[in-house]
Amino acid sequence: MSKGEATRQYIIEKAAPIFNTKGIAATAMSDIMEATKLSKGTLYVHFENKDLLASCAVDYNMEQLSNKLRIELSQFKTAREKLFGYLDFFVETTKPIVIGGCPMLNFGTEADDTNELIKLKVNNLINKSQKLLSDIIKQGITNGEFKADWNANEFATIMFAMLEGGILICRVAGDNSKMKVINDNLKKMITEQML
Amino acid sequence: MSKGEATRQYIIEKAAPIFNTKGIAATAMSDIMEATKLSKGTLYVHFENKDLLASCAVDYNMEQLSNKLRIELSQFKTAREKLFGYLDFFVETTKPIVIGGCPMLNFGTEADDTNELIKLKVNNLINKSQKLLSDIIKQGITNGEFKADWNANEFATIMFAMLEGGILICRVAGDNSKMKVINDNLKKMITEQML
DNA sequence: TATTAATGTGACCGATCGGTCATTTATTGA
DNA sequence: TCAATAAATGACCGATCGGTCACATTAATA
Repeated sequence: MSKGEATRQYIIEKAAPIFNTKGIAATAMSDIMEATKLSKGTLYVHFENKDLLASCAVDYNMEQLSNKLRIELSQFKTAREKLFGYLDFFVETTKPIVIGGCPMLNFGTEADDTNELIKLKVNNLINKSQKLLSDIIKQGITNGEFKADWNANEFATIMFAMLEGGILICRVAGDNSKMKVINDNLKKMITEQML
Repeated sequence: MSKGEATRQYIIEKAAPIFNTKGIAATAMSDIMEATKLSKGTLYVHFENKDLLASCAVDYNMEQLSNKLRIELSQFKTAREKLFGYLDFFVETTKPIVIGGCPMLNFGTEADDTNELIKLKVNNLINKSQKLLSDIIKQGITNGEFKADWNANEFATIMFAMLEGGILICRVAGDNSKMKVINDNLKKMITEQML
C-alpha cells in the first residue's frame, strides 16, 4: 500500500465514526481535519469533495458492521445458534458495535428524502441483511432444525424490523431494557418453529 | 389570536415539513424564509434562534401525527378494531401521514447523539405511543376480547418496534411491500390472542 | 544520488450560515 | 382618531462553510 493509499484509508477510518454520529450534513470538513490532524488540502488531495468522503465513510461503517457480524456468526454451527447469535449481537445498543450506532438507521433516515446514492447503499445492506437471515432459516429448515412451513423471508423481515425499531427506542431512551424484551420475544418465536 | 400569534403559528406550519424532510442540521433559515415568504427579521421576531424554531417544528410534527392517529382510532369501538386501525394507519409509508415521514424516526436518529432536548421529546412520544397500544390491549383483556395472560406492555413494544423498523425499510426501498408483511403478521399475532 | 512524481500545506476564495438592528409599516386599544 | 405598541423589513455582521491552488516537502525510481 502506497503512502497515499494509506493516508486515504486513515482519513476514512477517522471520518467514519464522526459522520455516523453527527450525520452527514452536520459534519464539517473541519471536523475531519481535527480528527485526522491533517490539513484541508490533504483531505482534498484524496477526496474530490465532501460528498465522496461521506460516501466512503458510509461504506466503511457498513463494512465494519457486516464484518464484525460475520466473524461473530462464524463461531456458531446450527441455524438456531446463528439466529440467537445475531440477536445477542444487537442487544447491546447503548455500547454500539459501530461508533454512532446502526449506520442503516442513521444514514437511512438522513438520506431517504435527500440523497439517492446513500439511500441506495443503505437499501442494499438492508436487503443483504434480510437475505442473510432468511438463508440461515432456510438452511435450518433443510437441516431439519425448523418446521418446513416456516416462512423464512417473512420472518427475516419481521426480525430485522423489530431489531431496527428496538435500536431506535433504546438509543433515544438511553437504556436497552426494551431491546431485551424484543430479544426474548424473537427467541421465543424462533423456538416455536423448532422441531 | 393576535397577528403575531398567527404569524408564529404560520411559520411553524410551513417550517415543520421542511425540518422533517431535510433534518434539522440541513435546514437553513433561508429555507424557511422561502417557504413562508417572510423576511429573516420576521422569523427572528417570533423565534429567538433556529434551535427554538426547530424545537417548535418537532413538536408540531409530533402533534400532527398524534392528532391524526387519535381521530383515526376514535371511529373504532373494539380493542381489536383499534389495533388493526393503528396498523392500517401506518401501512401507507410511501405517502406518509406527516410530510417527511415518521418524526420519531427522523428526529430520533438525528438527535440521539447530539441534541438532548429533541431526544427527550422523541422519547416522550415513543413512550406515549407504547402506552396507547398497551392501554388498548389491557382494555381488550378487561372486555374479554383478548386472553388474560397476554403481556400488553411487551406486545406494545414489539408492535411499535416492528412498525418503526418497517417504516425505515420501506422509505429506503421506496415501496411498502415489506410493510404489508409486517402488517399481516402483526394482525396474525393479535388474532392469536383473541378469545 | 538525482530527478520526477506523489503527497502535504495553509492562506485564500466566494457563498452561505445564524443572527442583529435601525427603520418602516401595520395593528391595537383608549 | 390617534398615539402607543407590535410586527415586518432587509441591509449588514462575523463566523464558518466547501473548495482551490501555488508552493513546500517527501517518497519513489531510474
